[in-house]
Amino acid sequence: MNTRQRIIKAALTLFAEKGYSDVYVSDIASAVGIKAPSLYKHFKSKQEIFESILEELKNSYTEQAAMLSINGSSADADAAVYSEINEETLIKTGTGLFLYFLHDENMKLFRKMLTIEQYHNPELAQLYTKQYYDDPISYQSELFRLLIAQGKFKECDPDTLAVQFFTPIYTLITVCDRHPERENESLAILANHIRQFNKAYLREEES
Amino acid sequence: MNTRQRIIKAALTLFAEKGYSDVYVSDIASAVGIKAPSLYKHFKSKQEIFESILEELKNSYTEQAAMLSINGSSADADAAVYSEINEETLIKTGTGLFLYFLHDENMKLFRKMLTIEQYHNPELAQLYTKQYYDDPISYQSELFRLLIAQGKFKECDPDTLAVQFFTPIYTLITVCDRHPERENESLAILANHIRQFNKAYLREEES
DNA sequence: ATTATAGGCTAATTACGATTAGCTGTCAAG
DNA sequence: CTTGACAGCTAATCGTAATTAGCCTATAAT
Repeated sequence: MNTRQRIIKAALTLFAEKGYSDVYVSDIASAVGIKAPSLYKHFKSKQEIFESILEELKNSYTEQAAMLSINGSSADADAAVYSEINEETLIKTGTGLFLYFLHDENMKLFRKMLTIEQYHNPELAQLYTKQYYDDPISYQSELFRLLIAQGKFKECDPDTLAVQFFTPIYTLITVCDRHPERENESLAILANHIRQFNKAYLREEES
Repeated sequence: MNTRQRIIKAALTLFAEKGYSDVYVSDIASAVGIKAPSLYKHFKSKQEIFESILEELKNSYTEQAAMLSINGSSADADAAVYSEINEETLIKTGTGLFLYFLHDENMKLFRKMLTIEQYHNPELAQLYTKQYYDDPISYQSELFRLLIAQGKFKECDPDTLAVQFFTPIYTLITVCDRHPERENESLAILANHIRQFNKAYLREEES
């Protein structure tokens, strides 16, 4: 990894931990193993480091979202998959996704940084809401819409269903971000949530 | 209101907006209408201002929580009330509570400040989780436990139910904190959520 | 009336953090 | 070889924020 990349990574880690203003250029430098003035060979200011991180993360989010089809585009395909799936598999899938979002280094750091910096500027607030609310909700909503149309789920508003499915998951992730020791407890709640959600909204098979 | 109180209020407003480190003692002073050095007649440091705010807010939270019985202590009494209530009244109550938490000046500022500062020190993380997760969940859970025992709600795990009821509400509040212009949209989603939640879990009356 | 105190002010002081200047060694291209 | 760009360093510089020193006024208690 070249120095520029190492700087970005170190800075992200620090920003996610302490917030922009409490991280000194010299902290970033020493995390990389160089002196503060040398950073300026790679970036023209502290602010530029921050913006580069944002760029970087927006791109990697877009990639990963595409990969995991969190963007609404491929909910059709996914619906086909989910419609054949049973409750326990769903819990496994849900748990897997939960753990991925919770532990993936970039995801975690980005999330923490956005959390801390969300009121710093409106663009960050937008980004936060898009990533952790609008995008997931619209994907889930589309998915539920299809599953309802297929008769797999009970007749009801897919947006509401999406909110009810997703917000507990996201909230549990934020709890674990603050208290990693509560991960097991949270996983148990997650499993219960999915189980109970299915029981409430999944249509009984008539086969 | 005496100067000390005015300082606390001004500082809280600023901290909630920009975070501790980006608020200068002189900002606080000028918001109060005095000069920075004069602050030191009331507090011995910037840090002490922050701590006083925390004290103040913890107390007012405790009071208000007691008033609104967000602490588990009086769920029994509340269950009696809720058990006689119908869906539309429930939506009204839920909406009222939602709007109260969203708009009450102290609640809002405290929430924003804790959001921004939650990773600054472990005490704040604890406090955040307690106020915006553990306390409400345990109250709701107790309430649902009673309602289930009374046969008003379907037989299921009250903790899970509490999570499913509460997390959408809290998430919507945070969305509105970031984007006040989305309040109406959020209120609509809230109403749908409560309606659908009732449909899913409320037991049909056999009368 | 006198005086102590509270609370305000201006002018330091001190510390520290971002950035710039300018030097140096390395190494690849000519 | 030798030259220029790259990436590092040390030593300024510059700006600013927290805090302190020391002075002043009003007012309330003696």
